[in-house]
Amino acid sequence: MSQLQDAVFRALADPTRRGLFEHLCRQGDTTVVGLLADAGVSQPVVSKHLKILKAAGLVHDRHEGRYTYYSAKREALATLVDWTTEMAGFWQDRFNDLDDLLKRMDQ
Amino acid sequence: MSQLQDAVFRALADPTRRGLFEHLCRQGDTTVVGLLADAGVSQPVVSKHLKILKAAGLVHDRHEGRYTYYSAKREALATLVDWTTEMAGFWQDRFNDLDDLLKRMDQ
DNA sequence: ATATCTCATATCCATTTGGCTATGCATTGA
DNA sequence: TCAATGCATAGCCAAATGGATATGAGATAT
Repeated sequence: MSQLQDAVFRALADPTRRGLFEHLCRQGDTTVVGLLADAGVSQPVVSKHLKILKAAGLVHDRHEGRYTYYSAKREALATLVDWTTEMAGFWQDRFNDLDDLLKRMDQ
Repeated sequence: MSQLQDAVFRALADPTRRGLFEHLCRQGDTTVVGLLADAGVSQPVVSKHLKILKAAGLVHDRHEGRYTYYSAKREALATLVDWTTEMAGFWQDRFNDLDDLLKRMDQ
């Protein structure tokens, strides 16, 4: 039960947080206000969720003036991939080079 | 935010439940008592967690006499794969036949 | 300078969650 | 038949969680 793994699973368990992450995966850089409309919760709640996602390594933030742009760190999904791979116990055959795989995920 | 998807993510968020599922993925059919030692919690708690895992479609139970054998339904991981695929936006290329994939997961 | 805007932190609160013990119902063994 | 085993359900409780509002600190615009 790795610490990071636990943080990732826990972070993605909440629908609001998953929604935020999904938004960032689709839309790229977005400010907190930009995420606000879709999220359906108040701004402080969005900030709080983003903090949790960040702690799990799922998002990255970049400060620009008074704005804070958040973006998805899709490489963090490797944690999910790894775990699922291990549980399924068979993907390894197809993905014999996970690092290369992750590089392609960045595109 | 599909209902099943939410149940799966939520079910796997708890370390104890993940532990139970992992055990079942490695060990195959196991009774509740068989899961008890590893779980580190009381029997009723194990039963409760198994119920949640079952509701999420992650495990299956088979009654045999006074025993109840639980087993992992690894196909349920397809929910994770689907979501991650969508977020990562690239696996599709390699997995153009997910059904075939899932069949192989059963082995 | 002052008001406005963006965002984070601080409280606070209701609900959910994850654990426990107690218990009951089958099923099996003596 | 009666005790023991396997398992689920019922309560119970402390802690965690997800939400809201209030507020403050920077940054920008007027």
